[in-house]
Amino acid sequence: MGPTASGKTAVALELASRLPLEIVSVDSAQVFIGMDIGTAKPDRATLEKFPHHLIDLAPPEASYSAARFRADALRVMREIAARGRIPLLTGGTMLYFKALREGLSDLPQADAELRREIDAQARQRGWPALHAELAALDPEAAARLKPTDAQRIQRALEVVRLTGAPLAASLARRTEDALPFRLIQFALLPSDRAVLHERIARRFNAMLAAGLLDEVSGLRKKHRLHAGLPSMRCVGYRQAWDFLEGAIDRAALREKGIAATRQLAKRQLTWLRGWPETEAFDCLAGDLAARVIGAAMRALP
RNA sequence: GGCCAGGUAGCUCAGUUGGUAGAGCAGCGGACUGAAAAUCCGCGUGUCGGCGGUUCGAUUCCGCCCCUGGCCA
Repeated sequence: MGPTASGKTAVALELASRLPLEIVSVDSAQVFIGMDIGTAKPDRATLEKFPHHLIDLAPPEASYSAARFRADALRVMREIAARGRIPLLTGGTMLYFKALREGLSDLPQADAELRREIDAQARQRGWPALHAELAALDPEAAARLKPTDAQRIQRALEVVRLTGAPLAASLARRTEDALPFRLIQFALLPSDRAVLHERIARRFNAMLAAGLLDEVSGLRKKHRLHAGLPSMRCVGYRQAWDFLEGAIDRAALREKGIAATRQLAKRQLTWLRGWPETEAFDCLAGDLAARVIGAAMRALP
């Protein structure tokens, strides 16, 4: 686990070349087919040598979810174990790690039709009005949510309407209990945030140089996309979209893309700070891969 | 060298008809159950370029100086 640009992929590849591991991506953006440059997906040659599970699962007009990740991850982890190998989960999507580690409640899955309806109402009346509506249906759920938190208000209304019961009732039901695997958790953390920020800026510029804008305009030609899709809200893709629409200039594209990536790293670090039972490594110090491999060797049977 | 426009938060700038200043962006902290690279919440003291003058009081008015940009020589 680690924030974006902390060097997770390089360490994972080193580990996989020395131990009987198979890499499982834990990344909500790398699941999208054709989104390669902006998600820092490993290149073809690398993927051939070190196959990654759970990348390229969905076209960019589709959506993926934490629940699907949990199911998919458990399936491939069992398959890997059956081959006598060890799954190496690598990524920075902390909700996915959490869903895997702690399980999810028995909630209905997203209902595209209902969400469209709720969105339409929100456009007319505003999210605070829908928050008030939720308060009438489910005061407890509404109390936990800010009237401005569009996404969670929508989800709560969706669950309440689909189940006909308060959200808490559904949350109380857990799907599966114990994870049938022993987790050994490593976190790559920067000792100096400014250095990570510098690295992020360089990497974003490199992505632009590598053709991020071409990638996005190609996707726009090939698929029916819009700015509201999860794929097009990804860091870098959102800003590339705005640039291609003429909403921002090149300097703003660069500035906003870098800023958004930094904000992402910050949110990931917030998760990681309180993450339980984790051994942390300074991702800016030398010999990172060697140190993680050493720790892995000691931890594995 | 002369004229003009500037010098205010990390950056871009607003503002104070004289009562020691605030936006956007950046940065920082936090929340988080099927969109999570998402969604949302909170955090603003800085010799107001320097030195003098006027004034009860100057970042604001005046003088000189320094710096930046433009135009003219």
